[in-house]
Amino acid sequence: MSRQFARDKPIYLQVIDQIIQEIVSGERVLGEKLPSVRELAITLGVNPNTIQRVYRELDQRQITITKRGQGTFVTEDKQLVDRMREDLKTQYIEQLVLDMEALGFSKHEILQSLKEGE
Amino acid sequence: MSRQFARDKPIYLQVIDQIIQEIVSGERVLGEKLPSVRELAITLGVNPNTIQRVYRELDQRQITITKRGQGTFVTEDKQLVDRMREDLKTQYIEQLVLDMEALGFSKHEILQSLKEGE
Amino acid sequence: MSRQFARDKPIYLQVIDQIIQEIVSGERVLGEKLPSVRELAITLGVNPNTIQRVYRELDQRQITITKRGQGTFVTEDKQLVDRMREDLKTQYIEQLVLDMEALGFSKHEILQSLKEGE
Amino acid sequence: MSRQFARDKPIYLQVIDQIIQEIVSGERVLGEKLPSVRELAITLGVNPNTIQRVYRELDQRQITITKRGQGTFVTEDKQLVDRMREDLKTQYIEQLVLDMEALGFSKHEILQSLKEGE
DNA sequence: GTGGTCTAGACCACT
DNA sequence: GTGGTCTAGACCACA
Repeated sequence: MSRQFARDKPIYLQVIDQIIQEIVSGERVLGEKLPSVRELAITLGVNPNTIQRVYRELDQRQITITKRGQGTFVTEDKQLVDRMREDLKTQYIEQLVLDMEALGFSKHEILQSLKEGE
Repeated sequence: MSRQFARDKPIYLQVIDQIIQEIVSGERVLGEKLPSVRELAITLGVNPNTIQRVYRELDQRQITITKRGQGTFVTEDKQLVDRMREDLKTQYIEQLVLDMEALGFSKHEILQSLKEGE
Repeated sequence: MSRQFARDKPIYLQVIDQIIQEIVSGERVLGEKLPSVRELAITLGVNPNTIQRVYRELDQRQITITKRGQGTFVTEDKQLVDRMREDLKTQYIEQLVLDMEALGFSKHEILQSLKEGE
Repeated sequence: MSRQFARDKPIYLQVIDQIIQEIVSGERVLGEKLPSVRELAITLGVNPNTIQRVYRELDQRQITITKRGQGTFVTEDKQLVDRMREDLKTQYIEQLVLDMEALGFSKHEILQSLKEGE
């Protein structure tokens, strides 16, 4: 978990998205302990306050649970994770369709391109 | 052509993408005169320097041609536009596949969702 | 709006509660502009970041709406405010009953004391 | 006597309040021996210094008496306990009335809500 | 060790 | 002017 940051989006949002992606894809399992605030801050080369905010917002969305003095853990709620997975899928695909239609492509053409394998 | 700007991307890039989209989709035809720098700057509520930069970059990519004293015009090169259209299509679709696979979706699932009418 | 802070509760929570109280009681009307971050920070003798957090959390609860470059405004949603008023009432009263019963007072005694006017 | 601690109030104050509550409610009788500092510290999972401070403050308020080598005992002064009970009652109720009036509720509404039983 | 709060101050984007 | 993000670093409470 080390990367460069795109400069056109707040870091804390990028980290949030990244962690959600890791949870949804199964790279991080239910109940797993996430790195400590300080640790992740160092890994990502970012200020601890920024990670603090990441975990706070994830907590607010109930994607993680933070226990004082112990750390931050991935939720145990499988339904929630499944729902996030579906929502992300829908979201990505709707966005693609919108973008492609703005370029004048029909849905049929989209399907065609996908099947052709690129 | 008036819109709100996403807060996390340089404005000039957003305008470039928008103009390309309009050309590729056919909203703007080959050889068409684009708004003047000053005019577009006002329309978009943006600094004229920003639009200068937009046209400069579009010119560099040969998507537009700027004629001193006359204005900026969409290229006459139909092949170029067609190629851009194909490139954008490929690019969007590849990005989708990457994003979806990062979430653990198979290509089959993607096709399924698209067919179901997202 | 100037006060001393109790030391046993985070400042940002105290300010949040205070603003909610002012909205619910009608001291602040729907749609009213709240003081700017910097202004309120000075008034309360607190760091702007602390107020920043206050407004962010109020925004998340949809109690306020923040418009970049303009300021933070009380929601226009009367139903939301009414609901908050009822929730706070219930909450305060339930807490009182719990506290009093822990001290061994009956509900009848509570009512008695209230009527007697202290 | 084991519990979780609210995060926004010094622990020693929470423990003081809890012990007073137990005395006032009659859970602890006049003259009763309280747990030793060490014992209570372990029970509550708290530093012994914290309990030291609790007993010191209770002694100062004459709610307890600490006898060297013997331990800490609840006062024998029934009047004192009765007075505390009344004071706490008054205090709680006055606070409720203040809070509710700050929200714009009339005393009548308070009584109404209480009777309705919530 | 863990997270939680707060300050001071910088830099950016938007109006 | 407005709010939004980020850093550096301090101090506290909890385990």
